[in-house]
Amino acid sequence: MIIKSNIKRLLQYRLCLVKFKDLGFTKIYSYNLGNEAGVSPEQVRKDFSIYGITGNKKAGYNIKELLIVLNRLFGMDQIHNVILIGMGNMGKALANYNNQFIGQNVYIVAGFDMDPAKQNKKFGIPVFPMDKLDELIKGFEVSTAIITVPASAAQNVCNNLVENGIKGILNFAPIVLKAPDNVIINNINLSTEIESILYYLNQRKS
Amino acid sequence: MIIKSNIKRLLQYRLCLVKFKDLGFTKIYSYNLGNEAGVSPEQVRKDFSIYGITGNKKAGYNIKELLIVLNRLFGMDQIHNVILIGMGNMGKALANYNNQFIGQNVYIVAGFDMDPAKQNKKFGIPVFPMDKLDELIKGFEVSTAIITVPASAAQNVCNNLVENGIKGILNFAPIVLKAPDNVIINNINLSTEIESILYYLNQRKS
DNA sequence: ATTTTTATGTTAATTAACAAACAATATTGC
DNA sequence: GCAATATTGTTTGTTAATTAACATAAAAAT
Repeated sequence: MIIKSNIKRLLQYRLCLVKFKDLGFTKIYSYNLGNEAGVSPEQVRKDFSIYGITGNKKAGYNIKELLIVLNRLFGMDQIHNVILIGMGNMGKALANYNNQFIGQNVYIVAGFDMDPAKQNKKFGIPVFPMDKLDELIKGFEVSTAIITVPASAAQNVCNNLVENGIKGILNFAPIVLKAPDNVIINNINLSTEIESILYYLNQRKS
Repeated sequence: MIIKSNIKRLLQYRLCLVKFKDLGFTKIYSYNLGNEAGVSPEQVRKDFSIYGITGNKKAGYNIKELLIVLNRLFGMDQIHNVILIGMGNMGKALANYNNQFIGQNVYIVAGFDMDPAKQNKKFGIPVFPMDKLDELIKGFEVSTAIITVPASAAQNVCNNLVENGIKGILNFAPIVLKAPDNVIINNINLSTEIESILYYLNQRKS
């Protein structure tokens, strides 16, 4: 049974572990990790337990070993090529981040945009017209795409990606995409993220 | 009782309602709204029920009225000024989005960056040095901030914001910020969003 | 006017997530 | 070598969230 929040926490633990490792630590306790990740030590142990990840009684967890296990769990021991559809503000920002923040062993290998004016190499990655999708997905063995086109274009782009074999989508367009069940879609909606904060602040006042 | 996922869904419904309204519809059923927002009609009715939002038996919900109620619930009937800390890739992208996507009646009124080279008006918003935080938060009556600085700087920035009265934070830095309970923090972690997709794809193979 | 239909709204049931408690065991100290 | 301690890992309990079911009522149809 896959628990979505569990996966997110494991990834957060991984980031914390990297940080502790860089600080020179070799082992860590559930208490420290929980504190850094903002959850209870019990939650940390439970999360590891679900994936059969074990530590040592009274000696905590070995950071280096834990990172190897987590990297393997998330397939980070292999390179993943992803593509980016839509070279607007967000698309350009992500293209510039490349290698640095996009993800462990994750590389944006190509961008796509309808606008011929954007089809050049000014953004750190090569940018192609939409009709090259098929060719490049196959050529780079891409299975994941990032959608940063306007809401009005997103569903068409999504359909196009799915037809060409994309199985995972990170969607920044503020609509709920429809796709077959075997396609994984993660949504990031900037406006609802900021608006939900406003809700809580608004409640305070009344 | 505030349910976080409930709030997110209501905001998504709101986006769908705007879309339907723009298409010329005046009323809508829970079935249509659920379909558009990717949830069951029962969930839609339940979500509305929690906030005492009612429709009409056999006649569904009046889109215009519903939007008024939702806008008021989220405080969107007033203007909200927000500030942006960190004018890197993501900061610049958000600054350019301004008015268009940041949120209903939400405006980025100022950006901040340590780097003097970035303290100019090239990004669509005025950019200031960090020591102007206090003055501008008060001047613009800002209660919400967006953090787009590197992870290593994020906690310090957060502390600084909290000291100056910020009550809501949208954090793009890949760390879990520590702040008093009365400060609302929403996290967007780009790398874990993409990495969690890799997890599901990785599982498929084995 | 009466029946049928259809969509809401609420209650009940199920499922999932979280929190806490406790048992097990390795290490340390005496 | 034995007791005390500290930390894991699992079990149990509790809370929250989703799903499903059903009662209600308005509208439409006959």
